[in-house]
Order: sequence, then C-alpha cells, then structure tokens
Amino acid sequence: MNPDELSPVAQDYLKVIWSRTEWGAPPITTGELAQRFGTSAANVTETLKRLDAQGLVARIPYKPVELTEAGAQCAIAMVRRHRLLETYLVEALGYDWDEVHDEAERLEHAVSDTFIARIDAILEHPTADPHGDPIPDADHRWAHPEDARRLASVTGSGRFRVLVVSDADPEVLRTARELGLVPGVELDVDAGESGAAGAGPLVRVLGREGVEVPGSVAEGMLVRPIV
Amino acid sequence: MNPDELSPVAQDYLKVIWSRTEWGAPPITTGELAQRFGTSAANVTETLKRLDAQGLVARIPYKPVELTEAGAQCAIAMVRRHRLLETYLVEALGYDWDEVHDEAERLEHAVSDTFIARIDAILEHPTADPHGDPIPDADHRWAHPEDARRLASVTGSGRFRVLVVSDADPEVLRTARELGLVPGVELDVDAGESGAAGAGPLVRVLGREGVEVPGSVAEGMLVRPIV
DNA sequence: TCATGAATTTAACCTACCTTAAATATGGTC
DNA sequence: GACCATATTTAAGGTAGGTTAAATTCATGA
Repeated sequence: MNPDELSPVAQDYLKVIWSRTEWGAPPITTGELAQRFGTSAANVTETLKRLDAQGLVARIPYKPVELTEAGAQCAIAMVRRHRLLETYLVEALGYDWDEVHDEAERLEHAVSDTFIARIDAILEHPTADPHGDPIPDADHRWAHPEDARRLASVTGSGRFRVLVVSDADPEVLRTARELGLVPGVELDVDAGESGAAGAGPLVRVLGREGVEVPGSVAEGMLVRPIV
Repeated sequence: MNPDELSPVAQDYLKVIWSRTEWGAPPITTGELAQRFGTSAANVTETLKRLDAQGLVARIPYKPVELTEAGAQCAIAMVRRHRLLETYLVEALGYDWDEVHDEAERLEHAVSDTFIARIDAILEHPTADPHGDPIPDADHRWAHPEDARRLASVTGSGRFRVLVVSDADPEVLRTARELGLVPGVELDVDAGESGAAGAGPLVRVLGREGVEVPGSVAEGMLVRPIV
C-alpha cells in the first residue's frame, strides 16, 4: 500500500512504531506512543484500533504493538522520505544538522513520489542522512550494521566509529557536534565500569582530547567497534 | 495572523477566495467554492461560518464571500508560498510547467517560513512564478499591472504581451506552450468581432505564424496591450 | 494466592470536515 | 406583486482525531 493513501496521523504512527525496533529495541507500548506524540494513552488506543482495522498493525490489547508486513512497507517508505528530505535540506538548502528534523517531519506528509525521486537523483542516491541513519532505497532495502550499539551501553574500553546520532532531540545534536561526535568519527572509548554502576550518566571518550559525553548524548548515539 | 495556525482547509479557502479577485473579478460565491473544491455547497457554508467566526472572512448569508484584512494577509502569505514553491520546483528540481501546481498545492501547507525564506534567497527573490503570476514579497506587496485583461475578452486587433497563463488546468498549460504562448511573448492579436458573437470560442493570434487559440486557453491567459 | 499500583482500555463527549435531504431565501419574469 | 427556478442554508448524520474520567487488566511482591 502506498503511504499517500494514509492520513498524516497514520503515517506518523507507522514510522514511529517501525523506528523503535530499527536497532533491535523491543516493540513500542501504548504509553510510549502517547508520550512521543504528546497525547493521551486513550487516544493512542483508539488510533491503534483504526490502524489494526486497516491491517497496518497487529494489535493485541495490553501488549506492545507490532506492524504487519503492509504496515512495515508504508513505514519504511515514510522513513525513506524523512531521511532523504533531511539530507536535501542540509545539502541543498543549507539547513543545520539540528534544524532539519521538524521540517522533514512536516514535509514527509506532503511530498509526492515524484518529488522524492527527483531529490534522490539530485543527491545521487545517498545511503545515509546527515545524522548517519541509513536511507532505505526505492526498493525498501537499507544497510543495517548488526554490531551497532548505543554509546551509553559500552563498557570497558576500545575503539569505535560513530554511526548515527539520533535526530530526535536538537539539543543532543548540538552537543554532539560541539564535542566533535559526528557520523564517521573514530573514538577511543574508556567507559570504566559504567555498566556496573547501573545507568551511569557519564561516558569518557578519548579522541584528540579527552571529553566527557553527557548521558543523554551517549544514549542517542550508535557506535560500531572497529576491529 | 500567521497562516501556520490555520488548518489546511482554511488555508485553501482563503487562497482561493483571494485569488478570485486578484485580477478584478467579483467576489466568489458559495457554489463556485463548492465546485472548486469538489464538495457540496452545504459543506462550503459550514466552513465559511467557521472562517467567519475566526474573523478571516466577512460573511453575509446568500452573498458572495469577502476576506477580512486578517484573512487577506493569510491568503497573500499562502499565495506567496504557492508561487515561490512553483518557481523552485521548476528552477531547482526540473519540474515541467504543467506539473508544479498540484505539488505546490500540497507543499504550501507543510513548509515553514524558514523554508520559504531559503528558497526565496536561492532563487534571488523572484517576482513572477513560471506561469507569470506575480509573487508577493515578504511584506505582502506584489506587482499588479492595472491594464491586464483576459485574451478571451480582447476584441478587434492590436499588439499585446502575455503576462500570465493560469496554472489551474494543466491541459491549458500544455496547449499554451505548444502554441508558444508563454509569459513575456509578444502577440499580434486579431480577434475579429468575437465580442459581438457572444462568447466566441476562438481568438486569432498572429505571431511568427498565425495560430488559433482555443477558447479555454484564451480564457486562462492574461495579456497587456503594448503601447 | 491475593492485594495493589501502574498501564491500558472503555465511556462519554468535543471539533473539524464531510455527506445527503429538506427547507428557505434570492433574483428575475410575467 | 406573485411566482418560479436556482442558489443557499439548515438539519441530521458519519468519520478521524482529540479530550477527561472511570473501569479494567497486568505484573508483581507479600
């Protein structure tokens, strides 16, 4: 099913439900969706019922929600739109790293497939958006490293490369850029025993100079070990 | 009032109501709005009541509707968005003349003022869109020749310059381009006594070679006499 | 196993936008 | 001045998406 036939609300739900599990996290709950959209859990329940009736999600009451195959296809199409738009806004319109998310969030509901195809061609078929997130191609395939993990979950020490910085929070993006933590950068990480401390808020990173990464930023960054 | 605070439906109504009178036509009626939006007159009445309650239109039952000052400001902002977007789609994304209208129609509800400011700068503050329609500037002023008239309303003969080809109908745009009738072109018009014949469907135009302009195209073209 | 607190769903109600059908106002015409 | 066709409005009802408050289910610790 083409996502153009869905309402903007339906498009948003599918994208958020899909994105939750992109890096292996468990499926999203009603309450988390309510928080994400700034609405009530009651409203989320009603909306999920409608999506279930449309065959886009497989809803089991009181359980986290999961996408059907049709729902996942629409979701990936929306993620492709979002990430291509973010890339275009940065590359062609001079937007900053931390400005593009909200603009893309609105544009993705309005652009046609033609528009997406044109910017994809102009950008020469990019495979990652400005934050490092992989861009699904027109056939809904996308590169997805299996050994990625959150910087916040790293224990001990080692060398890593930054893959993705989450675009959900502009403040995280600004801080990450100030610290030089952009996709592609290599890091020598010395996280001490943060795992043992239980949600330790700080991770120590050694690059050109030693910097301390705030917990919120480490939580929003995906890194991959360099062998 | 910033049009961002309005619903897409409200934005559409204001833009269409304003556009109707841009070239001196009388204000638009309930029935014409219904036809334009492909909806019922009953629905138009309800929507106009809501716009009236918001202070955007001055509605007198059974009369054609007119905008308030606040409504006109929003309308002009939407027209500016639409025409800048059409220009950008043609100049930057390689859209054809006759493809841009629908895409701009959807994008204009989604783009931010920041987006509009960026494409305005990239295009170097254009004053006319691809069809020749004037683009209001950021202060909502726009160039508006007083002596413009529809090609269909020209009688007798004389020399004219094409100002605007309406973007409402892609078929008109395609035909106009095939005939060489694009904004800026000079025409020697010999319309015969079409005025006397009462809605004569054909207008004779002499340029490099004599061509006959279909009535629907002549109706959608604004021309200005060359002195 | 059972009480309890948190999460979720149900219920009742709201607005915006849309439908069709019925009522009503308007603008000519005789 | 009354009549008529047409345009417009009112009325009644539907869906999507939202609200708050009450009921219900789940997981869990005593």
